[in-house]
Amino acid sequence: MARNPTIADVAERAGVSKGAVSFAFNGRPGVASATKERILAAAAELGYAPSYSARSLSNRRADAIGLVLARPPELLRADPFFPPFIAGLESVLAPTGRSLVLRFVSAVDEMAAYTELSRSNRIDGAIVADLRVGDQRPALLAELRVPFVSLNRPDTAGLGPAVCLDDRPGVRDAVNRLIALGHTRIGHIAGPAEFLHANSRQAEWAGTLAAAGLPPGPLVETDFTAGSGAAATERLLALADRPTALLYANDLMAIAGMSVAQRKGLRVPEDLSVIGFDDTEISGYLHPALASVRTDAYGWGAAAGGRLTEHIDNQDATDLELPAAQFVPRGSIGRPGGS
Amino acid sequence: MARNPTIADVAERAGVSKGAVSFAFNGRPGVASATKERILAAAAELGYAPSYSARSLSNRRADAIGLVLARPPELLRADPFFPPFIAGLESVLAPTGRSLVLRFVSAVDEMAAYTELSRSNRIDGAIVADLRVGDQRPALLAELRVPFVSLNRPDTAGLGPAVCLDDRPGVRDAVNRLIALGHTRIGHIAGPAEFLHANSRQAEWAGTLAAAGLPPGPLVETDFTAGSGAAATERLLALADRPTALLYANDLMAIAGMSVAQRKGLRVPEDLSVIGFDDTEISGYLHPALASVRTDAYGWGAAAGGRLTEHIDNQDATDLELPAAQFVPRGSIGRPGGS
DNA sequence: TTGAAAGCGCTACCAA
DNA sequence: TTGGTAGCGCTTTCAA
Repeated sequence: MARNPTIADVAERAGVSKGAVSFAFNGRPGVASATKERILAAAAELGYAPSYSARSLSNRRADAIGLVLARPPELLRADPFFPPFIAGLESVLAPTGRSLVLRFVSAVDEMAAYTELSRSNRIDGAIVADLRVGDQRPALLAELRVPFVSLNRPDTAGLGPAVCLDDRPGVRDAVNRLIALGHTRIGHIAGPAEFLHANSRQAEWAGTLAAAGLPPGPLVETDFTAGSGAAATERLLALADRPTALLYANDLMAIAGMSVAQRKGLRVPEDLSVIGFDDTEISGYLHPALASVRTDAYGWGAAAGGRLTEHIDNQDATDLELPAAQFVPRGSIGRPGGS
Repeated sequence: MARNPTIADVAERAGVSKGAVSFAFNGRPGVASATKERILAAAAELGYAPSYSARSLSNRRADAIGLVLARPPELLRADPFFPPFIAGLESVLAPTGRSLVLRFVSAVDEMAAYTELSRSNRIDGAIVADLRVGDQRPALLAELRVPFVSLNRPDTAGLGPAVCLDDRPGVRDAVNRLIALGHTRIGHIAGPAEFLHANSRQAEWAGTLAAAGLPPGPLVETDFTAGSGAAATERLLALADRPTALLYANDLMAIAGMSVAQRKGLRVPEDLSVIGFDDTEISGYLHPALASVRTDAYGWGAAAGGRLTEHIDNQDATDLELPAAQFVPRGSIGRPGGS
C-alpha cells in the first residue's frame, strides 16, 4: 500500500519547513498568506491530509467522542430514537473533524466499555443516554476525568452538563386531552422502571390523573418491545372494568396495542383511544393515525454534540434546555363510546 | 487532566523494558509467562491500556473501518436496516479492538468523505452500502488503496469482495404466492431506480409475473418514504382496472399503503393484498399482520465486518453469499375478492 | 516570518 | 528471553 503523503512531503514541495505546513493547516498566525497559499496548493496537488493518529498523539486529543449503547438488538431493530439522534450528533461533529465512537454492549459491560475507551485515549468526551435509576456512569466518567453530557439529568449527582428535553408537557397534554374527551379510566403501558425516562412518563401520567381528581388507571410495565406491548394490552382489555384509553411509553407498543384491540373487534377510537410516544415516521400514516408525543431526536443529538464539544473545549458545563416534547393529536383518540 | 499511565510506567513497575510490555500486550512470543503475568498485573493495578493513537501511528493501522451513509434524516428516522446492520458490524469489530467510523453526508459528499477518511489514515477499510447504478465508489476506494467490501455486487467492476444477500428468492416467493392465490393484477411500489437493490426487487417482480405469463402490473417509483408510499397507493387504487395486490419495496410504504386502502373502505386482504419488504419489528403486530420479505440485517452486518477484517488482514477477497431473503406470509394477503 | 528539533506513546528491530 | 533504541507523523517551543 503506497503510503499517503506526509507533512514532510508537503513541506519539501512547498519549499518550507514542516512547522510552517502545520501552522498553515491549523490556521495559526505566523505564516505569510502567500506562503500559506503555496503550502495549501502543494498539499492539494499531493492529496495530503494530516494523519489522524499522528496528530492526536501529538495533540493529546482523540477528536472523537464515545457513545455506549446497552440495547438488545431486537429493540434496535425498531428504535426510532437513536438513528436520528446519531445523525444529529454527526451533523455537528463531522464539520469539526471529530467522529463518534459507537459501542453496542450488554448492560453489564457498559461501564467497562467507557473505561476502556477512556484509558486507551480513544475519546475525549462521552455521551450518557438512557439514564437509569441510581446510574453509576456519571460518577465513573467523572473519576476517569472524561468530560460528558447526559441526556436529561441523572438522579445521582450532576457531574456533567445535562442536555434536557422535557417529555412531561407532551404527556400531560396527552392525558389532559383524554380527560377532556370524557375518559376516566386511562391506563398506562409503561417502559422498564429502571429507566428515568420511563419513570418520568409514568409519573406524569399518574400526576395528571391525580390533578384531575381521577383514580389512577391500570398500569403495566413492559420491556418496550412490540410483543410486550401487545401482551400488556391483552391484559388490560381483559379487565372487568377495562380502560377506555391507553397511553403507551412508545409508538411501537402503541401500534401493537391498537392491533390487539382491533383484532378483538374493538374500534379505535370509539371503543379504545390510543396514544403512543416518539411520533415515529409511520404513526401519521396508520389507520387510524396514531396520536403520539414528539421529541426531536435529531435536534437533541445536535444539541448534545454541540454542548459536549463546548464542554471539552471551554469547560462550559451549564445545562441546556431544549423545547419540550409535544403532544400530536390524531385519529386514534376520541370520546369514549364514540359519541 | 491527569495523564493516563503509559507503557513506561507499566515497564518500570514490573521491572522490565517497554518492549517487553508491548510484547506481553500483543500476545507475542518472547516473554516468559511469569514475566508476562507480572506485567499484566502491573498494568491492571495502574489501570493501563495502550494508547490508541500511539499504537496506530506506530502500527500504520487505524483499527477502524469507515461507513459513509448518504441518507436524508427523514429516512433514517424509520430505517429498519442500518441500526441492526451497524450493531452486527460492531459485534465483530469490538472484540478485535476495531471501531466503526460513521459519516452521514449528502450524496454529493459521499466520495469526498471516503477520500478524507482514507487520506487522514483514519480507517483501514470501508464498507460500501446502498450501491447505485454505475457506482463510482468501488473504483475510488481501489484507487485510494482502501480495502473494502460491498453489500451485494456492484454493476461496475468487482474491485473488492462482495457480501451478498440475495433478495430475489423472497420477492419471487411473494409474487408467486399472490399468483397462486389467484391474483392477476399485481402492482409494485418500487424504490428509487438509482439503487441496485430497488432495481433488483423490481426486476424480480416483473420477471416472476412474466414467467407466469401474466402482464406486468402497474408500477410506481417512490423515494422510500411513507408519504410517497401513500401517494403511490392512492394513484394505483384510482386506476380503472385497479390491482388486487401490491408489492412494496419496504414495509414503511406498505404500512402506509395498507392504511390508505383501509381509509378508502377497502378491506385488506379481501379487496387488496399487501406485501412489504424488510420485515420490520412492527409488521407482525399490525392488523392485519403484514406479510413481508425478511433480510437478516444484523447477520449481514456481522458477515460484512468479518469479511472486511479478513480482507484487511489476509487479503482474502472472495465473495461471501449469505442465506437469501425469505418471504414471510401473514394476514395481509388472501384471495382476490376474499373468497 | 521561518526553520530546527524535541517530544507524544507505541512497535519492532537489533544486540546482548 | 530480555533491554535499548530508532522511528511513525504531527505539534509546538525556541532560535534565528
